[in-house]
Amino acid sequence: MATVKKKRSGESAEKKIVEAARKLFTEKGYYAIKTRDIAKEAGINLALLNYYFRSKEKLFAIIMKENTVRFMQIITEIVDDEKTSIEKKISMLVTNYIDMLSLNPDMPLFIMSHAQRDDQRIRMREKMMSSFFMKQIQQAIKSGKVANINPANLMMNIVSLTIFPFIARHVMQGLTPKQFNELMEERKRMIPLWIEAMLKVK
Amino acid sequence: MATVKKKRSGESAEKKIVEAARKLFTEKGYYAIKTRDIAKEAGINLALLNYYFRSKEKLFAIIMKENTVRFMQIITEIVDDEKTSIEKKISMLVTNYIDMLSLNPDMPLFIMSHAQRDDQRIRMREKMMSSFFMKQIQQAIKSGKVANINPANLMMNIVSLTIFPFIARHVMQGLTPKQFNELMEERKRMIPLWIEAMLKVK
DNA sequence: GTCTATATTCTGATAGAC
DNA sequence: GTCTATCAGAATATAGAC
Repeated sequence: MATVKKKRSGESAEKKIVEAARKLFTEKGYYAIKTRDIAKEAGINLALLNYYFRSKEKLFAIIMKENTVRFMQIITEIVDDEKTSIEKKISMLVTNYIDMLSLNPDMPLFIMSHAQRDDQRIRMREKMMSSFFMKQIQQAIKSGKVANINPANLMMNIVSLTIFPFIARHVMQGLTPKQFNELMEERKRMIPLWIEAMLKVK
Repeated sequence: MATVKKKRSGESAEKKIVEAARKLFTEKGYYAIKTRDIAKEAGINLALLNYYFRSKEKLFAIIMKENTVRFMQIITEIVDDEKTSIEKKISMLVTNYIDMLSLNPDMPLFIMSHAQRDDQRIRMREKMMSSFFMKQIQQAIKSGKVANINPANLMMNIVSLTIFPFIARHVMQGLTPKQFNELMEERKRMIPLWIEAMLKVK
């Protein structure tokens, strides 16, 4: 038996720690979570956390990086494609975000809450505003195909309608998780249509 | 000189503490702020904070209450009025929120971040869904004046378009505060028009 | 009411045995 | 690699002088 890896009952300790950290940091944020919480959740000893990651700060940086990459990747993969139509891109942005966030519902609030203290700041606006997607929009405005909307506001609208519900989940009490999912499924269909309607407003 | 109050250079100590706590908690959240930070910001001694408020938790509860009341008040004052039209209500919600949040830009992220741990939970959804405003909408749908939109989604859209930009401020880097304000001024005008357009989408 | 000093608990991190 | 035990500093809260 040469390169056999690990036993059952859960991966390497290192991986278990990262998983626990991802879960807890993303749920509650950097300051609310103590290293002891992570160790307990991971089912390992507190000392081991420092053995592998040296400090809470460094472990957090890993999770922050993971989350921002996953969060930005959706935009990155879509907006700069030169062969996709405006309508298709909007529809893809909405669908891909809602699908991803349904699996990671705490991610947006995590991102927004930690954007200040983050080193390699997230560049959502920059990414979208300098994209080929924005060129397409400006072209469509010039040719009169859509109304003269401020591109920054268009971008803000797509993102707001898609992401905000996940951020506001906890103040939207009364919705069961099932109802919330149904609502988001409906929004996947409707948001592109609503955006389209906006693009006709003078 | 009978009921003369206090000296210049800043109110009572109690008030100064509350003001410092409001500023810091709202900006950075419960866990990120230490009682020492508040004492320092208020320009008073640490012991005095406990003398007046007994614990960090109790002081925080006051700020939480203040913020949620101010946040909900806008909705409360508008949606149940029986003499105001749908269009006017939407316009008032948008304008009043943007005006208030321009003065308290950190409030929405504070509310969303602390909604979980809050005792007397915020009831945004409940308030809006059971309001006279919703009756008006349902009436308008029935009479065919607007498309058959899911009322929960309509409410989500109004709130998303209005509030999300304040939450995402820090990931929307590159905007100066001045540019941000201009953007929000434009949104005050446009959001009601965009909502109106949505309400025609089948 | 306001302060200084201090008690107490919490928390991040390390030393050292296995 | 993993654990137990422990340290050092931070953070909340209180005692007691003024």
